[in-house]
Amino acid sequence: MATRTRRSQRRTEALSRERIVEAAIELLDAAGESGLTFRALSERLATGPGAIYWHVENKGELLDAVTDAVVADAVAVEAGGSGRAGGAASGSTGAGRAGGEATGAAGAGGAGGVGGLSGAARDGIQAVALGLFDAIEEHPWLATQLATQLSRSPWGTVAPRLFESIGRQVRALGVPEDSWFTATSALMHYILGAAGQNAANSASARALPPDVDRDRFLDTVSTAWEELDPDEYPFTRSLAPQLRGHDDREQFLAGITLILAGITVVHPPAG
Amino acid sequence: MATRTRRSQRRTEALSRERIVEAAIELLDAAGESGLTFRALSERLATGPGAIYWHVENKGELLDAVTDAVVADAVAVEAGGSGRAGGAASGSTGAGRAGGEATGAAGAGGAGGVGGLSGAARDGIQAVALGLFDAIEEHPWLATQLATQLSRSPWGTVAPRLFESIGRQVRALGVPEDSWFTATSALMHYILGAAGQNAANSASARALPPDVDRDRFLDTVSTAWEELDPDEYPFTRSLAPQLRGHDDREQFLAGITLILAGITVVHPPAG
DNA sequence: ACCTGAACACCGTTCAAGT
DNA sequence: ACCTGAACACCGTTCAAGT
Repeated sequence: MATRTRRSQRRTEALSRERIVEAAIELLDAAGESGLTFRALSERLATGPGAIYWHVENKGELLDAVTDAVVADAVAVEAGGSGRAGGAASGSTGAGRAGGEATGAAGAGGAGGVGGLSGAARDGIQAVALGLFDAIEEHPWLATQLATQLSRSPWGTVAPRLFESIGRQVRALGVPEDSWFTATSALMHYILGAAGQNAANSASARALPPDVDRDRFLDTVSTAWEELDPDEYPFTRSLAPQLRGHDDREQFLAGITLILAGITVVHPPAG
Repeated sequence: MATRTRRSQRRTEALSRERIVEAAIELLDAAGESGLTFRALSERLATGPGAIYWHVENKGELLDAVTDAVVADAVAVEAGGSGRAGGAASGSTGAGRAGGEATGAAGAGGAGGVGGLSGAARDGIQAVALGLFDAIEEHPWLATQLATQLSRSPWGTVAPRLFESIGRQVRALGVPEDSWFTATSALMHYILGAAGQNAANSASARALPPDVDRDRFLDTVSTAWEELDPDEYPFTRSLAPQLRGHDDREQFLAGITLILAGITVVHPPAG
């Protein structure tokens, strides 16, 4: 299911569920959630709105299919460290400041020498996590969509996909079997929450006037925090300086490091 | 802002932003996101749709206000262990099997005797976390709404509110100052992700035919996992048994324990 | 089997008109 | 200052009719 990103058909090829999903992703990437309309979709596919209903039950099911396709692609990075696979027919918005591939990696290796961790499994978890992080950054609508779908049907197709790819790495970590569920859930929830929030930052930054770049955006938020009511928000205010010049990706990985450390402490590897 | 849950006015009292938000919450609780309509809202408030626009910019702003109100209320539990505050004008669906107030608390105290943790701060974090957990369980639409709003404006009013109440507890934990941001973010993201997902479970269970109770629901999901493709989902399949008879609340707290352990290991208390 | 496109019910939002 | 309610533009979805 992964990759296969060609795109040369347009009106010749017959309509298909796959083409519809592909076009839907393009619309979402280009114009956000409100940009996905059955009319816009059918125009792009050079057909009538009714035709789409032959291949897709309704808008909800279409969104589910779209979400599943993007997640499947993101998770297909699987083994290996860097080098992303395909990108599920997107195109538009590049990965932003795509420079350092997890350089520094938030003090990986574990501050304090937390023992017993398989380094490969640790890398595996980071790879999966960054795969999702990047997918959400590339498709900002994915964060909300993921929440919506996991909310609506936790037993759907997306949850097992995420669970499987994260869980395999947890198992490889040497965590005892009766803790697999807890450890995997914790990682999954953190990844979804953090990736969603962080992607939001880039999306917002991107939405600002072009001459206002990312640093300026963080400056703005930081300033907003500094202007909060001192009585109600003393803690948040005190953190405003740390917000300036913080790196999303590094922060994200630091959180993963935290959870991995917790896992190995609370559920020490059996070996 | 918290509590004040009276409700006796209906058509006599003048329209106000507060009454609109209150009515919106009732509609959302009763009929989900699709139930909140400017027409339904104005009917409930015995007025015309246009009147609402005098007090509220548009639907997005209304949803923001609604989300903020519920979160403010949930977070206002603040100190103290149990005993919830008000419940932000909801009414409908009770808290489900509201029996044990965090009994057992997922082996609190820390398996293996993780040192240095202030017990009070630990309880404080659990209280905040459970406050949000319960709020989302009571208002299932909140999960999606939270994701949407944090996505749209991470510098909005909700993020600082969560950050502040979680962060204060992190500080009380004795974590060194330069790790406050990382630790607070990790907790916040986990809480949002996990609470959302778990609330989804109860919501789904509630939506099933009334004679099908929660255990039966978990059975269904568990069975679905057992029927996944053995080649693609070996790990998830192997976890199906653990899913049967697992307790959302306990699982949620176990995750928090994990992260707290990670925090104290990676960022040991200064004292 | 698959596609067309007009039609329906419904929604967010606006705005001239009222008090 | 605040409310009314008809009107507008747009949306998801349906369905008789075509090929």
